[in-house]
Amino acid sequence: MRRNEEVALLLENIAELLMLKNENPYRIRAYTTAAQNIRALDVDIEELARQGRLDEIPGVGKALAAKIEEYLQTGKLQYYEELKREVPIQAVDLLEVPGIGPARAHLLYEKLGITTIQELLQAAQEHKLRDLPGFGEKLEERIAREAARLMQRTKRLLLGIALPVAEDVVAALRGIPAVKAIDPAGSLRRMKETIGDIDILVGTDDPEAVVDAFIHLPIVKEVLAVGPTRPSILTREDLQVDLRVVAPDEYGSALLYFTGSKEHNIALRTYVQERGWKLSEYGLFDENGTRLASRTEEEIYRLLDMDWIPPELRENRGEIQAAREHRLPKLVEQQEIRGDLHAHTDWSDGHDSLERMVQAAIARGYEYLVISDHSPSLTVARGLTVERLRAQRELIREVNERVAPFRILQGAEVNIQSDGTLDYPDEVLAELDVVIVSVHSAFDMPIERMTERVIRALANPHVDILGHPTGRLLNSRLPYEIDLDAVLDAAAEYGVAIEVNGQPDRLDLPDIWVQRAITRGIMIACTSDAHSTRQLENMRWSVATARRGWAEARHILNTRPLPELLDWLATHRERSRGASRRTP
DNA sequence: GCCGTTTTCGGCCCGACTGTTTTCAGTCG
Ligand SMILES: Nc1nc2c(ncn2[C@H]2C[C@H](O)[C@@H](COP(=O)(O)OP(=O)(O)OP(=O)(O)O)O2)c(=O)[nH]1
Ligand SMILES: [Mg+2]
Ligand SMILES: [Mg+2]
Ligand SMILES: [Zn+2]
Repeated sequence: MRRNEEVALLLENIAELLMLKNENPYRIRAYTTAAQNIRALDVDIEELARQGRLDEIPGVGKALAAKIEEYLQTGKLQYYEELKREVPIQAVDLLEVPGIGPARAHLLYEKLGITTIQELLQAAQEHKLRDLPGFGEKLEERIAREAARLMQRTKRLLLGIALPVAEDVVAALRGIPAVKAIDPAGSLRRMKETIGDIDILVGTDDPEAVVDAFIHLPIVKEVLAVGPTRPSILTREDLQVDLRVVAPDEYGSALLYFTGSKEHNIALRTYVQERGWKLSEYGLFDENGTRLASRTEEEIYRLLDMDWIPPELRENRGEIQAAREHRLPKLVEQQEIRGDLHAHTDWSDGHDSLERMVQAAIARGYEYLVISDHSPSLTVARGLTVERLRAQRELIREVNERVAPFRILQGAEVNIQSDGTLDYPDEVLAELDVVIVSVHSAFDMPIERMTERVIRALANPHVDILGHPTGRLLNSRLPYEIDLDAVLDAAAEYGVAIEVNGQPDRLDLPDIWVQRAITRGIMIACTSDAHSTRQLENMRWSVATARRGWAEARHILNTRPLPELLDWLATHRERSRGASRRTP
């Protein structure tokens, strides 16, 4: 699956260039849907190409199959090269400006040669836009405003930042009598790893009261809009929060619409259309326009002979058909998590003492906690020498006596060295209850070497869990170059579990890879990677990511009670396919 | 550009807002 993402990006780039050409929107959508389907595909696109089966991918027909084949074989696509010569690719930035879509972006670079936000702002300030067909004074002013705003802040928010803010707003408004129902919606409700904007839905018979309360919340720094249906504010942390206000009897259909994703909405509405009915944010309607349902999501899905679809699955990745066939997964829930498998203390780079971490874990209702401080080569994190590691074990033994039946397990987050060896000798690894291995150095190496490096680490028979397998840091560091597909194969072979690290800027393994991992029978370890007691709450983001990967409790290692976890730790390497091939 | 036993051509989700509009294109969620 090495090149699936690459092909998806290629098709998305073409779609953007076609937008700039102001091409037929359906043709553009064909490229973007094909790209999304290829990204989520659970088979290797090169394999499909070799077998001449590319057109079996949904959204890929003769024309796209030929283009993909050319690209995979030659590393280039003639059509794309021509487009790039024809259209200034950097002008795609213009499409980011609210108020500018394909038609206006096309006019801007065609008539005025504008290709950057900077140039756009300048042209607007010099009043060069108002004379373009379809433009005018007001639009020019708006574009100047939006362009200036965009030059400051464009990044998407981390889920772990945005959702708590949204929940504060929700909690504050829930106390108002006029508010009959309220939920975070959009990508927040779907628990997507990053969030474009904070969308909240309210059901009420008294919109004025709700809007009034909303714009007077203590977190409000600035009121951006005060309409009765779509008020909007800026918080003190400069986060924009949009409220959407609807009548209570339309709450379900509005929530369904506003939760999305767009792709889920389109697919669902297309299915409804094929039945001769209609679905919108106002409800589900039959062929006579009679409203069949609108109050709850459950009613709407039920009338479509579907099970209710958890928001995390609403990405048009097969959930609609699964709901129809009543084979949706029973997604893992946070209360099913019985312990944390990855946490740090002040013995390395954590902020809190081991005892405090343990008390916090107990307070969360856990049965066990894996203490996994860093290994010696990570000097910036004060990695533990073998002596300190053994001293920590003594402490754990003592504390365990006091906190029984709660159980502290000693683990370590062991650095995978650049040659794939591990940062503690085997006899030390053998003394640990849990060995997590992860890459923390020498990120910049050829994909083949990085892949071999990690697989070599997994081959070590003491290894239990592979930590943050892509190394990405959302909004700041790309994943390192690695053939994750091969790594998953190795993990499956050796019986190694894979972590879904819950740090808000990691969420690593990413959601679509979780699905690929569990399909291979790999166990998932949901972890907080907490560096303080508070960060044990990161478990929430880990579980959310696992849910987006269609994971059930049985796929998650730490839904097991302590005895079963211990049993797994003792036997998983022996039972693995790779065990027979291991040298003694 | 894709798709289909109602269609191999003509659809492709649906609704709302804005402003430049003289009847609606463009954009957005
Ligand atoms: N039916 C329909 N619904 C849409 C469309 N665009 C957006 N929506 C719905 C589904 C989205 O989840 C919801 C909110 O729109 P957003 O643009 O905020 O998208 P979303 O929150 O999913 O992602 P984001 O993280 O904000 O980029 O509105 C559309 O073209 N058609
Ligand atoms: Mg929004
Ligand atoms: Mg949104
Ligand atoms: Zn860690």
